[in-house]
Amino acid sequence: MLEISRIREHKAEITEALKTRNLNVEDQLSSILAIDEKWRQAKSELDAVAQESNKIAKEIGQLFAQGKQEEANAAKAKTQELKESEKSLKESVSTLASELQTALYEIPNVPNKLVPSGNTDEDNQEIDKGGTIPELGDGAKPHWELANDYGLIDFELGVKVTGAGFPFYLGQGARLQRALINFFLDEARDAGYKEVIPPFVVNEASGYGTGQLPDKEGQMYHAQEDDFYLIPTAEVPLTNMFRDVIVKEDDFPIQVTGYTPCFRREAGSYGKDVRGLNRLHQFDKVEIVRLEHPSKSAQALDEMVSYVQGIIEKIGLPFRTLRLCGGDLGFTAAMTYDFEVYSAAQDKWLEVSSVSNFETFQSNRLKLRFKDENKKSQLVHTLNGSALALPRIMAALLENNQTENGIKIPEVLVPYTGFNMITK
RNA sequence: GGAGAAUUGGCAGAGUGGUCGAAUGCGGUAGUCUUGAAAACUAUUGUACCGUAAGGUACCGGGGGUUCGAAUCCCUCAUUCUCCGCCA
Repeated sequence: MLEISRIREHKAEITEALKTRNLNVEDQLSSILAIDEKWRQAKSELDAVAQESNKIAKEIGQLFAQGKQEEANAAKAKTQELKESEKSLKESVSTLASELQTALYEIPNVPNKLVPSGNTDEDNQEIDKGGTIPELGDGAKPHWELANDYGLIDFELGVKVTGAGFPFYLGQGARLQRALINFFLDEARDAGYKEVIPPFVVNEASGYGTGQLPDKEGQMYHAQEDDFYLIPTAEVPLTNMFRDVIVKEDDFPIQVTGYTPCFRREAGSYGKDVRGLNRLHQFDKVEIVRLEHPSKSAQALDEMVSYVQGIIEKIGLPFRTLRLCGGDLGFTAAMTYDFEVYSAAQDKWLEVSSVSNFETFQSNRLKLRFKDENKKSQLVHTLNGSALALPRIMAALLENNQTENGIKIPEVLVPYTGFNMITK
């Protein structure tokens, strides 16, 4: 959520910047400012009335203390009118405040200046690439066939027990999955992230805190009985750890990492996009979250990008790094880099990581602040990234490393898997 | 799941209808004293919003209510503790 003060002061710049998202928010911002103006007006009136009635209440108290019953009762009568206007002002203040809030929720984050304009993923900028795309022979199989042939993943069993998109990982498949989780967590820890195992289910306030609510309500599984949401990403609990917190400036950078399963309803997805491991309702991911001083967040984003690139290189997958264009940029992000790995048998680039700087967009909702050198509260910059999402890594590993004799495990993972080849 | 008790400022802990944004202690900050430190003493020390400012408003777990007036009374939700039940 954008800060209202920022809209008051920089309406033109915000309007201009949001054009990279192909949005013209000028009218929306004008109406927000109009509501804001009305709200402030009503708030001042309410405060004045409250002041008056506080004053009279105190006087009545004194009159009673002095035993002047009649005068006190006379004063009481005077308050009748005040009470009524106080009540109606209170109502309009809270109505206006929630109108303002609702309107603010509809404005996405202001893109960073580096974000290219554009409509679709076609317009994303490739800023880096690496690794070698393997030449697979004619008999090369997509990962869902390999998973079946080697008994690594059972999709049908998942359908029986739960539903589509909830696969079982079996034997060496399960061990490879666990190896990847441990490898990613160890790497993150070595890079200075504190390891956390968060709850996998969160309350409504947390959903709002990181911005999944209200925009993506339908994308989360909701346990109605207790009004809990299954997390779509570890970002939610890992960032909400810091909701309503005032951190110390000296503590920057604050870095946490966690492995969690992620649950997504993926309403509206279909066809070959959801084939095999490409898109699941439950998948594993290691997430990194960083809190930074506003002056350092740009550099922090770069560091996180090179960190993610580093681990992709270690497991030897061909990748490309994209800077998302305005049209593809998530609602809450000011800037995002996506990493895609090449899954050779599918002949497809698969997104395995998304690293973003949210600047103050999340911290404003979260009330996550720090005290600056003048002891004033300022909003913290929040960043996060996948490091990494497992299923598509698994898909690319299986496809790219298939040989006639089995599937080769990258060397860095062997200490974690305990085997260097997946065999029948 | 049932019964009971509790939830107050960074922490501990008073306060049961009126000069309470809240005693007191600890902690923090600044100063005095000291070669320096400790101790002692003095002062100061919550957050947010409105306002150029003066100042004002709100907040005593969350929400709602009673009242001229609520930390204090009522309802409701959450959390913690104790006992019972169940359980990996």
